[in-house]
Amino acid sequence: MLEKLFDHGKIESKVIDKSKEIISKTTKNNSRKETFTITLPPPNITGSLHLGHAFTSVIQDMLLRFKRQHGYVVLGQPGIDHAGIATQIIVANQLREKGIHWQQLGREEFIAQVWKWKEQSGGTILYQLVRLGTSIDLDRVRFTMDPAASEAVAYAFTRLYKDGLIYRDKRIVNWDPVLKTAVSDLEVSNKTEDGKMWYIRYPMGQSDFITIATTRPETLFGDQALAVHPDDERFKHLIGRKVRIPLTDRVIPIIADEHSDPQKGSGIFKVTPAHDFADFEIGVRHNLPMMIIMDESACLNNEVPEEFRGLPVSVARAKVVNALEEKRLIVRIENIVHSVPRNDRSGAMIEPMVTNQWFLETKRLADMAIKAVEDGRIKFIPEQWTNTYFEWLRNIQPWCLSRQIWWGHQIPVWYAENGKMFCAPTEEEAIQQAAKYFEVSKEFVPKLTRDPDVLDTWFSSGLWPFVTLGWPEKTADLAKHYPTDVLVTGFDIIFFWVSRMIMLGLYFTKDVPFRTVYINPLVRDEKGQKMSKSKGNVIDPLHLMNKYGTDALRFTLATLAIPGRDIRLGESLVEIGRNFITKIWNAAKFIELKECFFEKEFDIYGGEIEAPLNRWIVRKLIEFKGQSELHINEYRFDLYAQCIYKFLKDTFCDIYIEAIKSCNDFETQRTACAVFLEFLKVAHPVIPFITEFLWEEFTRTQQVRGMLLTEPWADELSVQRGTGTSSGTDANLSYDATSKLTDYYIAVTEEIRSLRGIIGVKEKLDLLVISGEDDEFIARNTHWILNLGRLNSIEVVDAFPDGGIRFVVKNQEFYLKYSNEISRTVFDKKMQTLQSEIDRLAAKIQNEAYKAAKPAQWAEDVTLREQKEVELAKLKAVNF
RNA sequence: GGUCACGUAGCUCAGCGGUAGAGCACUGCGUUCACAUCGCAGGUGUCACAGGUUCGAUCCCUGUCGUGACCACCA
Repeated sequence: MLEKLFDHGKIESKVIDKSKEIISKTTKNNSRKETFTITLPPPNITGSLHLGHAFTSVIQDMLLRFKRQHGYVVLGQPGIDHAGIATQIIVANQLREKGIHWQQLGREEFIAQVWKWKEQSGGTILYQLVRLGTSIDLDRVRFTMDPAASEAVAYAFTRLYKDGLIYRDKRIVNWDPVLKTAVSDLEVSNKTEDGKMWYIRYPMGQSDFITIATTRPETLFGDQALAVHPDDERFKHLIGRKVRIPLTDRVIPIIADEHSDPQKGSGIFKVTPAHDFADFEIGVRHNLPMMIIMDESACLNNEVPEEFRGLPVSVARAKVVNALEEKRLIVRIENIVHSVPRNDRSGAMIEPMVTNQWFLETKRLADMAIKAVEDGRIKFIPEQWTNTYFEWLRNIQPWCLSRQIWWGHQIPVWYAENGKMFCAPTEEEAIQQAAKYFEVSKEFVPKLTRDPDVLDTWFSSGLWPFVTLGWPEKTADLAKHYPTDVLVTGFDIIFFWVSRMIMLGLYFTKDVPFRTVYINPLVRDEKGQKMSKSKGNVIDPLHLMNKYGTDALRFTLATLAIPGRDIRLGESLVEIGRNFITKIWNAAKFIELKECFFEKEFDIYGGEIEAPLNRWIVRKLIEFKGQSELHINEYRFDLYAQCIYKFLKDTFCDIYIEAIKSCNDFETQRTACAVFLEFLKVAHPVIPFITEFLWEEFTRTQQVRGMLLTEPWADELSVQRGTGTSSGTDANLSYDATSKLTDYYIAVTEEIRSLRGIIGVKEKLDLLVISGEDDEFIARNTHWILNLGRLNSIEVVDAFPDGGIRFVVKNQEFYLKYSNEISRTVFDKKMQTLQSEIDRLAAKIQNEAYKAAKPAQWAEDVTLREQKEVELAKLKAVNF
């Protein structure tokens, strides 16, 4: 006996335990050729499950389960990411709470601490994903820092270096003076803040001044030029003259550069090549010196006058402004709002600074990546994201690969004392290279020092789809599962990750890393705010799973998976999901109560079912299956979920179950159960727990069945067709005259119910039908028509008596016995609606152009109008 | 400044060349033996605005307004 309520807490872990082995078996199973592979975006080891993960995982899992049920060799490749900077920050903070500064520990000990912490927390998030039902193979979990991955990263770096794509260069980068590392421009956000604009006079000649505007007066010590626009008539005469930097004796030229905007500031601006991105470019164009005036903590260095040395930027700024004011070199100060770059992770103010870093030349890789999407080898869903992707790749900058932190893949480059670099996947090989270079045997190679920098986390992530399959070895897995099929992720990492995987994938494997990129919507809170810890509006998926059940959460997320739109999720939506799960439970209880057992010999698709109602529900089932398949294949998980909802509630419960309440025959019992089990199959990808549980409950006695997890959807019909898909339009096999009549009489009962509602009848009524072609059908199907129409009896007569309620469905008239006075307004309203419909149709039909353009549709409209006119005429004829 | 979305019932959102749908909310009825985490019935709309294409536009095109996101810039 099923319990009164579905207790998700009781069964979820059991289902997970039972599934484990099968999930990994289907991956290893070699009997089938077609594979379906998803590389899961590896969550950070620092992370715990949030709704974004949950959403992405559910979408991936629906695909995995769907494909697994369809016989593919399915691999959901799990992994976790070492998340360089993010993790280093967290562990450093933990150490600080113990009163230890991470740098005191020394590199080796610090890394040991991180590993320790990784062992503690690394598994949590995967466990949470499994709780969410994600059918990943836990035997195959990979970590971006595990030995094989590290080797692959070193190999990849070395190859790119050899091919001349990786180089070391002094370029301007975003420098985080707190973490003391370069960071990617993708990790820097511009935040709007209040600031000031200082108009400063630069002395020119004996008594002249040039006024420039700046928000960063303290950088003037690094100035190498003032710039005006070459076409700016006001200042043309100044080009080539020299000015003196205030507070110093340094003299710099006035140059002409297109970058200068005559409208902005004073029309003249200072050029500080080592500390501003635009100025850096100008500096390169005009071959200006790159004078670095700060140290790694953004304190002014020895290049500046003594009194300013060692001061942090903000202090130096005030002091410079003071000094300038004393010398009356400040013309005016404006309060402005401007944007200031900050590191997303640390919150630190970013200093653009010229430093020595490793770069990857990306132009060629970007071109390859653009082409792969242009020619359709990779498809974005929704397609609009290709624009974002293209735009970024077309304006791509060299990728700064190096980070001055400790946690990550150390750059595989060793230096000799004379500065000679040896890039090799291992130290051993670097020594060999050095031996060759120095023309000595290995033992006599002078001491080599490894580059202390580590690689940007996204470098290893960029190799992930093939590294997880064993690359650079030519493994069987790689041959079998690569390219992978679908990548599911959020739009926020198209630049960080998606494009890098495509670039590096094409470069190293000569093939795309995946064929489809499904960009899932961003989860926001009920008010449309981005969820974030600082706002305190984060909803914990574990809380939702505990309270409403994992299936409820999954179903709700699926209904919200609308392409191209952010979703707003509040608890109330999950409640709706839970209610639907309860509905399924209750349907199951009815099936059980009705003693509808499953029997494997009973074939609902075989065409042997006789009762019209049973044939009808099977036809609906086939349509439902076809629709569901279609929606999943088109990544419309929202429509797929809707389909499930509608079929179960509107079709199966509201009509079929209601109708069969009076049936206790063998065929109906078997059909009801079989159809319900078929429904469970189709719903399984989105709600795996309740479906698996009920599947077992109903098939237990038959022994032969395995888990629903691997139960194929394919039925006789689709097997016959050889397509594996059953589409709704092709379901004629059980759609015949009887089914049409069934549809019709269901419509009649709906009309009766509607009338009952409007009039407010409580008791059951008696229906009269004029004798005709349907007499036999009515006789055979009276039982369920009575149920659905809330009727007492149906009587076939030759003519209707006076009074009562008459109504028309299509061309046929019906009569309900009813002696009380009824309000005519109900019928007036019906007649009005009919009349306006007829008028509209009439206008359409008269349209000759319409008739010519769409003759079939036009003919349908003609028929429809005739029907409506009959209905109206009959209503008019009723005497009240 | 550039790009891309979005504007449909009170709310959240589907739909998309033949004048509209769901869920929630709301109203009425109902505890008839699957279901009150419920059932039955019901109402609800200048489909942001203005032009254009079309026999016909909520749907396609252009523009306007509004909202949001991303990128760039910010002397």
